Amino acid sequence: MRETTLRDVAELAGVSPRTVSNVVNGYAKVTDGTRAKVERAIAELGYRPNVLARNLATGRSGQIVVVVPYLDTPYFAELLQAIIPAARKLGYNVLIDQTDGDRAHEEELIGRGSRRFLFDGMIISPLGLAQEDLSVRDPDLPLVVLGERRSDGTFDHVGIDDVAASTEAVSHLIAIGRRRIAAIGDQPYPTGEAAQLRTRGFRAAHAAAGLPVDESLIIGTARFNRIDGATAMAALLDREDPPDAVFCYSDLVASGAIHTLLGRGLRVPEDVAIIGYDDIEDGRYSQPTISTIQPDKKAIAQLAVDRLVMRIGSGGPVPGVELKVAHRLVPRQSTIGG
Amino acid sequence: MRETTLRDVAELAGVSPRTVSNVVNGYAKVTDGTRAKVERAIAELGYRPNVLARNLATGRSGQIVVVVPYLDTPYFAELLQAIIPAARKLGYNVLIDQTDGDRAHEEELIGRGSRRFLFDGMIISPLGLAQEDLSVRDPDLPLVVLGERRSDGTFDHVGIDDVAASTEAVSHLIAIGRRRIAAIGDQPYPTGEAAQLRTRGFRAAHAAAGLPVDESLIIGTARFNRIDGATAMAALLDREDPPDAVFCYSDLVASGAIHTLLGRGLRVPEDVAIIGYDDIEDGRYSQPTISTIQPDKKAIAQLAVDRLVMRIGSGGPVPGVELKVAHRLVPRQSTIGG
DNA sequence: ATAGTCCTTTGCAGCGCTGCAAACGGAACT
DNA sequence: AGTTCCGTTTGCAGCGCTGCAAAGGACTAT
Repeated sequence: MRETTLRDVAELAGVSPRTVSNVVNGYAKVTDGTRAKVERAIAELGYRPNVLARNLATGRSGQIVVVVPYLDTPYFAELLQAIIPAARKLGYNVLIDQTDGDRAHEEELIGRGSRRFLFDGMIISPLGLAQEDLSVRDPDLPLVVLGERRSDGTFDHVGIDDVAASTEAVSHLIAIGRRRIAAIGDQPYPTGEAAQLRTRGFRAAHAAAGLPVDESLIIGTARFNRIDGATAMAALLDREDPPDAVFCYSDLVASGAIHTLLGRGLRVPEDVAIIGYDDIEDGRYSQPTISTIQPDKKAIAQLAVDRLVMRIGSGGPVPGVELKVAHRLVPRQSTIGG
Repeated sequence: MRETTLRDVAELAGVSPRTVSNVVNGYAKVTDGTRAKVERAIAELGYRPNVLARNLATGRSGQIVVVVPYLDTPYFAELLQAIIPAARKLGYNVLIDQTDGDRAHEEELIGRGSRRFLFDGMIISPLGLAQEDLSVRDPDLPLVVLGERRSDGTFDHVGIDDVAASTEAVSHLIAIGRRRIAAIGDQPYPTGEAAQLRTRGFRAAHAAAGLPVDESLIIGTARFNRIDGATAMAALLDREDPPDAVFCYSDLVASGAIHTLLGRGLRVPEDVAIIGYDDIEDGRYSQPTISTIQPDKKAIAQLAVDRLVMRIGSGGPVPGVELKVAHRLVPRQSTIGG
């Protein structure tokens, strides 16, 4: 049986299809009488508007896409959890894409591919993509970038102040008396900008305390995963002068590092203090609980969606802005014990 | 500037729009000559097909929706991680929806709402929805259900054998010498079917070993979260006869339970052995690592997508089937120490 | 040379909706 | 009674593509 259409409803209600459309969309001035007639007909026929047709007619899809490197990384999962309802509230469906941090995949998404028609705008947390790459994108694509990539003025950027946050994290380690502090998670230019900002904070904290930085204690990792943290920590422990504290560039890295430490019979924080970044739920339950930098994820999500929807609505190009949301240091057992 | 259309390409290539369509879709017999001409024109104009228009014309959206209760629950995040590429490979985009376990929300999604046009089929992991509710759904919606809800014959169901898996988990606890075994995560009918199957396995393992079941050791929880596990474990420890092992209905519950145990200075597994369910990544890195039931998530994802796409393609109703995928017991430190 | 065959290409109509601007009808005013 | 005005309702065209079936062209068989 055929799906009922606007025309069917119009016929039953004795009005024009256009009027039915007006009622359905809550548009314009429709008298109570006609509205009632139409609504009765809609109910009787069980009519539901065909979104596909509407999309074609309006040229908009009512969808936004959120692109993250990995869906099963708790930080991104938690962020998405916040983005979806925020977008829904503004009438947008959320498409999700994961790129596995693959640069080509990210490029394809922001480029002018055929999928472009499926979404009205994009929120992306780039990983493989370097600053330059962002310019190859479809210039008509409303874009909001999360994380650490600076805006080039054509898109918005939402994130926390990574340098300040990292400085706080390391200063905290210094404050509790640690002097040989390592950093796990550094990454080279061009794609590792998030990492570089954190390394900068690492240095800044040392400078502020008048401490020298032992460059050999800055450990690079391919990613921010548990396994990277575990491996890097093992390498640090195999040295003859292991650190007494580690600033990990994500909570997952911290989790991996702790795993290695405890596995070797060392105590956290007594032997080595650990601080992470992101405040994922795991960190609040792991043993010990993980001190961390807590970004305001709800605010990031809300701000990103608001800005994106604004861009979509504006029609033309909108100057890009840098939006910083709040963060705070959350000391837990992995630094202060207890 | 207007987006270039099929017609523009046709004009430039000197063929009919229909032929361009054929080339774009890889359809039919198109001679190499015309194909070349058309492809040159496409490249020159930077043409990309308008998916919205195609959707309207074909009446299909090329999207499937995956509905999970919580996106930030690692189990679901890991499952989605597997579903997205599987669907993409078959030409489908994945829409994601989270319901917060809200029954009304789940009902709305499977009902005949207007969003129906946005997807060709649905994979749902129901939580609030009881068996009966599944019948209120849009009968034309191709549906695959994950988890524990049995098929009523109109949709497919993909999952592991929960009773068998739970039996194995508890038998493992018995095999390592535990006799006072608790269960955390039971839930009442009608929505707690997953939980009930696990409770059934709990009983079956006791029966097989000739052990009595202490009913007071079966603890109900509202959800399968860390906080539920932590709270329930605390209650168990406050009794005068605490258990020497706990079967947790999810790894998150296990994580919470361990958190409580260690917080009270108890040792895992020496004082209390813990086994979880789901094999989320956390469990492989927590301290101690968590013994668990490992469902073959890749297989679940692949099977679910394959069946769904088959259903979508079939046009008519397809008899529902029960599909069981493999699982295995993975003993780790939380039961066998080390 | 002519008819028949087969395969490529085409034209038409329409998917169901909305943008636009015109038509309509009633109320208010002269 | 006639005109103007204003707000509701309507008609038309078209978003860009595909399904269908027929047209066209090349080639083979008689």
